[in-house]
Amino acid sequence: MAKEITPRSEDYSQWYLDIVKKAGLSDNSPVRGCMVIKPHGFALWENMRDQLDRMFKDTGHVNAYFPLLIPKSFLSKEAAHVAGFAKECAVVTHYRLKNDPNGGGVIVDPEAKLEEELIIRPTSETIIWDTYRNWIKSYRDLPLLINQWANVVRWEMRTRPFLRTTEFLWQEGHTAHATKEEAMAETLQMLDVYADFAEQYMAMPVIKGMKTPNERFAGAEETFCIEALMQDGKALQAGTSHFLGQNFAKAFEVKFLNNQNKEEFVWATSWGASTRLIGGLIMTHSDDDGLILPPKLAPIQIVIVPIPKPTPEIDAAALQLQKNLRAKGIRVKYDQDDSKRPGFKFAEYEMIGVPVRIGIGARDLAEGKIEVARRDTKTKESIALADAETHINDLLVTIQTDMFTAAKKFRDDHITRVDDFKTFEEVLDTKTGFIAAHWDGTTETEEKIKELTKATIRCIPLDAIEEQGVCILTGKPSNKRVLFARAY
RNA sequence: CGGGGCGUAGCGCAGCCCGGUUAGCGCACCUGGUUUGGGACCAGGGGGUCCCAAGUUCGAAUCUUGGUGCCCCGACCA
Repeated sequence: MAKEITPRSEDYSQWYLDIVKKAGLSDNSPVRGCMVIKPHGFALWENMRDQLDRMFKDTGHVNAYFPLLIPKSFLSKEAAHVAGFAKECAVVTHYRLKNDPNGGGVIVDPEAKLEEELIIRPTSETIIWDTYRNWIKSYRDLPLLINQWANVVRWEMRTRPFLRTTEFLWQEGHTAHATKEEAMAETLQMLDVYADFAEQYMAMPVIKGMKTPNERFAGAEETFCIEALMQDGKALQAGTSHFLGQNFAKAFEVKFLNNQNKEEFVWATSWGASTRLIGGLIMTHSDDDGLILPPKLAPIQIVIVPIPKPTPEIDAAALQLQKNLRAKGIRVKYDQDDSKRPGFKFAEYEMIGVPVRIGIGARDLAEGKIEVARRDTKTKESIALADAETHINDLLVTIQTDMFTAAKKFRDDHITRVDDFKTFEEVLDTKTGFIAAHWDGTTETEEKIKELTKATIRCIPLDAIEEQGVCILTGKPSNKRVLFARAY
């Protein structure tokens, strides 16, 4: 581990790349900007995915699956949507290869050109709404509450593991409603689901807000988001929920008969969260010694390390403890590898972020004791083996809470109210974090501030209070503060 | 697409400026031994088209030219 690189150092970016690699989360792919998610990283994603999935089902949604390939013409049916995504689409033009007649390898068979090119989905609104046209005829078919777990491809210029990759895994919910009010309620409900997930499971505090028109999803009438703050003071958009109005229904002619026998266009929402959340998790909690994972999501919650190496007595105690903890639904690993010494294992499990380590040694065991070490605080204590089950159970809850509290304190300490442009620039460069400031509401001003400072309006917080003020750039009147930050 | 940097063992790197034994170091790997409460130690061993091509030279990892691949920073974005 590169000790010289700290989460708050100039080289935060290098630290991040380092930790992703050393904690065994991902590996480079031979294809530009794509990533291999290694077993530990994927186990983490599965835990996140499973929990989100439960929360979606608890709010009445079901899963389905739609095609990876989308006819090019579908994309252009909604004007704003195509404008937003056209420049980052991977396109399939042919369906066959053949041996190169000039020797060597294989070439694209020019005879096998597709009549209509297909794009690899960058998001699925178009193909799903094209399908919904056939599924929705009557108000009795509504609401239609569907989620899809899938991979998408966006040909971004610059990539970074988890935070921005060419291909990424995500879920995208696509719902159809009879009324505007119901669709808006759904949009906000899913925003709450994301916020709850981030805070209660990832221990990552977030701010719920609305995007400015400039930052809206391509094709949405209103975009809501949760914004988190990373340890280097940059913001991360961690999930979005869009109110799509009737835009897609009109583009794909999805109409239904209401109970008055009148034809109407349906109202839509879409919402998504991706493997980017893994990046957010890393950058919210980890330290110089590696990853720190919240107990609720950690693939391994408890590791038991025999000290200095397994013996029949230690094995017996450890396996019994493992069994008891597993019976309580705790994910436990007893590391019986006798080719590695304890110090090596300690460092290794700290690197991959296991929340609690239990050390069982012959000396301690003779006194009926074990050593319990916390990853988040790096503290150790000796407890009676007999109390282990209850203690560990409580400890996992404590760690989960403490991690959230610590992250929230950092976040709250990095929200600064600023009333003039000079201070705005200073805070951005020195203290970093979110800046709550007045803005005149125009896209021109937003763009100008971005150009001058690289800071963008992350969101207009839903809980922003009415307050008279003047825009930090133009001095024009404003009635609430918005949150600015430099962002990933 | 601009601006930097780097291609030498599985990984991380030194050597290059100033050409010259058999190309070296750390980690990892294999063998044997001693160890074992915070990343063990000793001894031995295996592993290389020095990114590719052409050129200069008695001689090129090293110099020249041309390719090529990757990484970082910026513009784009979840």
